[in-house]
Amino acid sequence: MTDFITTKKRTHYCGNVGKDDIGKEVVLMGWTHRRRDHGGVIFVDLRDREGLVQVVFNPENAPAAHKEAHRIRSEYVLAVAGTVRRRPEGMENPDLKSGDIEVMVHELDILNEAKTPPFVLDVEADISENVRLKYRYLDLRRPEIQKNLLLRSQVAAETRFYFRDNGFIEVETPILTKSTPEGARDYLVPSRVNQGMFYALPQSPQIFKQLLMVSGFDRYYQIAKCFRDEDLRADRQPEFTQIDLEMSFIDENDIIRIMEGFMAHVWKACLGIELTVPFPRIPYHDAMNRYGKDAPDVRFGLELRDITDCVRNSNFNLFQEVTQAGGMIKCIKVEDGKRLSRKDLDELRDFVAVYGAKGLAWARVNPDGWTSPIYKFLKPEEVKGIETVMEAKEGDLILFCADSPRVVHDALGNLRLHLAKKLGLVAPGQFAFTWVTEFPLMEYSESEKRFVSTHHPFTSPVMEDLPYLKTDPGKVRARAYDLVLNGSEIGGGSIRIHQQHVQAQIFEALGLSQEEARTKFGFLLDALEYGTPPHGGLAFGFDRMIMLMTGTDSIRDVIAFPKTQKATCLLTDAPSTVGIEQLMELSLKIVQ
RNA sequence: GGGGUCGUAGUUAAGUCGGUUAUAACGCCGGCCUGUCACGCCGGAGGCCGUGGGUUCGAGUCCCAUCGGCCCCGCCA
Repeated sequence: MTDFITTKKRTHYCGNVGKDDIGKEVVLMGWTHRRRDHGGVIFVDLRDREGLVQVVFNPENAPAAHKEAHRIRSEYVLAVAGTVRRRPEGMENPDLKSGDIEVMVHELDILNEAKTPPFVLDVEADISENVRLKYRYLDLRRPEIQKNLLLRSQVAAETRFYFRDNGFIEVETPILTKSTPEGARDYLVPSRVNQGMFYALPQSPQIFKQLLMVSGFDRYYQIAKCFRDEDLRADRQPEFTQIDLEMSFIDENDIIRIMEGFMAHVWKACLGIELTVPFPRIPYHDAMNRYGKDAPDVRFGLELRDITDCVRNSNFNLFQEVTQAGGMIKCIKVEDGKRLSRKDLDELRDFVAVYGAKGLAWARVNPDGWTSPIYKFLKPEEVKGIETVMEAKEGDLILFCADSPRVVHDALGNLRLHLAKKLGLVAPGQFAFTWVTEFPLMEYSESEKRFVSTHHPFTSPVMEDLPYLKTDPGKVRARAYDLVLNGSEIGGGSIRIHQQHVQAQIFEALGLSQEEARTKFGFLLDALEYGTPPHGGLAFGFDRMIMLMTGTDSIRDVIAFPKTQKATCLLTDAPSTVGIEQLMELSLKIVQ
């Protein structure tokens, strides 16, 4: 009995035994999903990564195995040898893939016992996340998480096939690298050999992939781990995975075409879905104006419309103040507005307050005027003007936000998504891809009192906009593009600067002195002078892509061992303190 | 850094206005049961009410602090 596993080899995965195997002798190994002891016959649902199969212990057929089967408990690890047979008439289980058959066991080996798990694995119960993460190895046994990680593996494999077939070379770039103070906080790693000095973990392989273009690899890709020491969100982890790529001697359209092919390939191969390419493109400014976001969800309407011009000379104080201060008034129209009660409107007002909106005016359109707190302040022609812009008809509800463009877009852009969810406007199973183009190259940062790169400082400007660099930097467009899926940015990239003199101008516009530029990116500036081809690329958020493909709303459901919101690991208890010896070796001291 | 929310048996939850022995379901343990599949029936065990302090004759319940999970704002080139 003890050498069962050396004398008999597994013949099938549990989940793959089927009608074709009827009459066959099989050897299965797996976990006890559930045991049903009827006093005589004992049923066990045996589980492995492919699924479940019912195995039967009958006291008459195999007395020894049946006797041993009394010991079996949840999650015990079993090896069984038996015969596949069709289930007796009327005993089929249509809910089970293998429900037409069962395995009559004649030999059982309990390979290992198991403590009672802290939560049941077979019911879709809402187990609290701290328990799930502490026992992540058990949580990962649950079929739905296994399914997510299986898809993740398939997408990674198809990614490699696609890029290989399109002439890309996979190159690994360093994990221990140089701190780049622009952008997100770095994770730092102290150097023992070089006391007092630190490596940084990469936020992305950006500079290395550009250097690989200088080296002439022409087409590079990598499935790369990246690290950012910033606060977490439902869709953000401190370490995450990017599909990173770069190409030489190309322009925007070449990259977009290759990427559309990539998406189409992955969706077809992994989900069996034919995507329609090319994807629609929308300029950044249109996206902001119509959706309030640079990553528009185009699966539903509720678009923002600007009514500032209708009320520019209004007697209504609020509108006057906002327009005079250079702000704007935008609206969203909800058809069949009675779906939203007065209480709902209060809730929506609280919702937009989070984004800095000081209020959310509303109007219900009736045949004889509006029901609205602001109706009495508006002239008839203003009401008419707003109705025309909004294409409002009886029964519609109009929601107003008046503030600076930033606040209006932030508030209404998020309100739009909130309403879509609340009103159930998004049918599941849709995949709406959009390219967002013509991003501004740089934006003014109030906190830093200077212009900062919208993407990163190596993004090429649109050459005809270059003269604005000195006069009106915010007006310069970037040769950058984001790929948006269902309102989530899943990829972003650009054509890079390949000429040293252009790069120098950009650094200057960003307020970076020549010395600073040299210290931070000197090696890149040097490289640009040794024959850099025109090049560009893109990086996909791999985890987010899998989230959207699986339909989960937590990134933790597509990562095997994720961190909590405080960036800790409940399984391993990382991060943790280290001994004084380790600190001394690094000549580090904890101050605090 | 800030806002919100949750924390009661192994798990998921209930617990009224502060009141006597803290409930339920599932799970677990024991018994019975030869066709179930979330098997069934009978019985049983199981509690630092997150932690610390306070108010009170009395705290799961009220107050303060603190720890932890989740969601959001800031942050994330």
